Amino acid sequence: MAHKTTIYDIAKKLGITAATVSRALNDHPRISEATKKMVMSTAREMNYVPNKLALALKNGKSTNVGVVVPFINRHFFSNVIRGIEEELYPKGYNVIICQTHDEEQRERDIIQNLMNSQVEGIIISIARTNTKFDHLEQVLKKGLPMVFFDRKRDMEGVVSVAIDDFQGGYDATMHLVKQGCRTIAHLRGDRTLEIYWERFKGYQQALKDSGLAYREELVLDITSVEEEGLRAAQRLMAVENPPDAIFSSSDYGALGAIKWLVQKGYRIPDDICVVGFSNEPFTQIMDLSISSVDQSPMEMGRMAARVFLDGTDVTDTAKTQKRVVLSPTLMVRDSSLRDSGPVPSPKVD
Amino acid sequence: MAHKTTIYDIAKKLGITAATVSRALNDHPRISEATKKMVMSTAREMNYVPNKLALALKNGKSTNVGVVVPFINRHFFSNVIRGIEEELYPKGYNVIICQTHDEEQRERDIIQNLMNSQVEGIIISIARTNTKFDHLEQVLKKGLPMVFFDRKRDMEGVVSVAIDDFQGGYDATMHLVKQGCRTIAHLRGDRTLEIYWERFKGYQQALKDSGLAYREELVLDITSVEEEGLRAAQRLMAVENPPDAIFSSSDYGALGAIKWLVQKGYRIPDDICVVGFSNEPFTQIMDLSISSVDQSPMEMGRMAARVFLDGTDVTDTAKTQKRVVLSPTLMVRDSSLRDSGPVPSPKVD
DNA sequence: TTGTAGGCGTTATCAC
DNA sequence: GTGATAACGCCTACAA
Repeated sequence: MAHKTTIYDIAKKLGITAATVSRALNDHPRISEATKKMVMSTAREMNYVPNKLALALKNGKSTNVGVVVPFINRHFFSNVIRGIEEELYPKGYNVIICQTHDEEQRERDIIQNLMNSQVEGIIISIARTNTKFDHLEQVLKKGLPMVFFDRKRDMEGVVSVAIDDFQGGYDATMHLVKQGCRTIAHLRGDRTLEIYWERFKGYQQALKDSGLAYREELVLDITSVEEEGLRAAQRLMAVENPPDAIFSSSDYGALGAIKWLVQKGYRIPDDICVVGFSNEPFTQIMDLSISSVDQSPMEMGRMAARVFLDGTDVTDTAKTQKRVVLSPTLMVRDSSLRDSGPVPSPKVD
Repeated sequence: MAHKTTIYDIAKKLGITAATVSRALNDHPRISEATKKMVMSTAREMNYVPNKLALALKNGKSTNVGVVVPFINRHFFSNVIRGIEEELYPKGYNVIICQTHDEEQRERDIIQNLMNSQVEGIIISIARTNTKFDHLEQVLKKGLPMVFFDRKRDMEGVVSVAIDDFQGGYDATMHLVKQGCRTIAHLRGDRTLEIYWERFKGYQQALKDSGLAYREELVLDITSVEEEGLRAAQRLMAVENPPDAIFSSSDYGALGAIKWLVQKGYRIPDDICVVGFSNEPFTQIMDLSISSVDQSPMEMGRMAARVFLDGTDVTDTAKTQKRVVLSPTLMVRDSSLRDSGPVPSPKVD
């Protein structure tokens, strides 16, 4: 694996100085066209490749940005990453991705490693298990721009990008009300996570605004898996005065619920309407397609990247806004769309 | 954003030399425990973060690996990336991801950029539109290790990792034969891509081995979208002597076909069996779950990473094997599993 | 046990 | 227009 050619090699071959070569390569104004041509062509000949590392060391800037997520292969995160990459690549940045596996220790290691790597910034959805946050404070202390998305946290000098989960919960519930549902249950996600709590609050508010009673026994805590949605549906329908609609904080929960309901002979959406959350691909593919709240993950990624770029562009002034809130979009589908008249506001695909 | 502390800063504060600090930090054997402790603690105090860039420049190694895919957010690719990341991270490598959007020019730019960035290697699934490959030759000329996965190409000194598509096509078809199907159609993917061609050849071979006739009119070319599968099914069932099974080279094709068939009143799998390819998440979620060939993308990613690691470990000797072939796994589900007796070999989930 | 000096590949600042 | 030199942060012979 031969020696990598440097500007010195080119200089030597041409009987000039490395400095001149450097200038020629960078199209410096006061370099003769002749030498420029020479340098360019021999550079190509010798398979010259500029060394970004050297440049980075010199400038103290690496042109790398760290992106940290729990798992890369989740639909939501892979789309966010795509958005980030597509926004950053044209600006000359490379994206380094890391997975925390939702483990705090791993997140700490990763942050440390990214700082070592001299990334220009960190875009992160924090791990759910986090109890302490000093590693993130560290980042700020170093003057490294940081952006949160999805799993955010209030922190001085960090902009967060997320959808309005409250709004999502509110819209979903309101939609159910408009479909004529009067007894709406909720499958709630992990209460300690802000996003789930907000969805729940949105649900409550919608009930209130509609003059519907909030009944505790209609709110069940589940994790985001089919099996739990299934059991939850079973429990709900055994309640006295059972629900005629279910708003699930996750699509998998909705899926499980629907499967159980269908199997038991309930007609959807006539007997009972169901709405999920996240707009997972499968929701629109099902024979009975599932209504769901879209989080526009790619757009979220783009936005997070833009926030980062703005932060670096700006000449250190205006601390801009503290959080960017994206609006969720309710996708109305079979599982909650009753024939009785058209639905005006929400999107139907 | 204060000045980043270097070993010089630590040295000055302690009245010693940067060299000593460096050695202390690296736990050099002949450094007094006393100074080690001193250095360590003041390093922490001063929020010292070692600069990987400087190290990289010095050693000529960046500890970064480039991963290049068409789109990050495809189920298959995001899983491969996860596999790669999880194998490489513990070894101290960072993963830089780039998307080609399946465009040749973009791939060229990316490769160039990764070489500039002094990555230690490149793991890539090449763009489908590629007509020339000199940019990839360039990589090798630089002595940079490269590994292909999925979309491979024969090239001196490059190991490729992929599943045995021929086997996948063969297994799927054979399974259909065992279900009693006698007239098996095939929805073929882009013929210019090796993977699809191989699946097709496997299909042909299985027919041959089963003594079934190969009929050209039962092979339709489609792209991997629901709509095309739908139209294909329609055309196939209009043929004289229509098929009693369809092996689709993609899950979306299978999905479209199934939807059309169901709508037209065909019973699946009784009247007609369907098998897809890729094991997309939705295939097992459907009410009528879809049989499909699993490509174990995460395993593929891990394997590609391991191949890269082996290549760097080895002291430049043994050019090991030229390609790693992973076995596909047929997931038998509702869409092709007839009641008539148990199926021995393939996996049922 | 610790200090000195040179170099990794570039570019920026002076000179000429 | 081009050459020499220093500097980015770190490591590592070679000295002491």
